Amino acid sequence: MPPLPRAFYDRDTITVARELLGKTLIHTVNGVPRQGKIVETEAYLGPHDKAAHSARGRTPRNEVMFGPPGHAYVYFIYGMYFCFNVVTEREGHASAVLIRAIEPLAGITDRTCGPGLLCRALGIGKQQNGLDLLGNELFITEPAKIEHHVIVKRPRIGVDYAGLWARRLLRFYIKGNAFVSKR
DNA sequence: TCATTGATGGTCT
DNA sequence: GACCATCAATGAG
Repeated sequence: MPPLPRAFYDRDTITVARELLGKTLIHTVNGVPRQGKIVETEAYLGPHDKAAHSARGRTPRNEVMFGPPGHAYVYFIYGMYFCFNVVTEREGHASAVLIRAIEPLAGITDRTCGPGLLCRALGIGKQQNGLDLLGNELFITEPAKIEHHVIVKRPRIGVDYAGLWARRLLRFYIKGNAFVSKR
């Protein structure tokens, strides 16, 4: 299956976050594809969103967020984990969707029920920051079989410092899926 | 089951 | 020096 087109990412961030649920994320390491079904996401809407990394302006770390849509924004957090995001909307909008959990499909041996864990399981790290998701190493496709699902909306995790923005329902996950991260 | 804490280090002020 | 879009281990109830 081909990567989702640039136009998929060049849309309203909430729409992208919701539509990424159920899609297949693939990272090929040493010729072996590691595949998972996206089951949980969070939308970060841009510099006006106090919970977004882009809220405090452009820095070396968040530079990719300010670039064109359809690229990987990977950052290092808490001294031991990476988090994987896809950049959305037009260049300069500085918005992104955090992939918080996937359901293993192929090539995965470790747990994937959280943003740090899924990056480790997929082999995503600093080297993948800035990758074009229309390339062949790291990309997202339509699933082989499309399954019906119900989307649950909740406040985002770990952003209590963001005031009212922490209360908005910008976390989305597939209802009943066992691989969604736990409270 | 819930609340608390330690691990661990890059980033920004 | 403080903070952090995390996770696992711990202990109380």
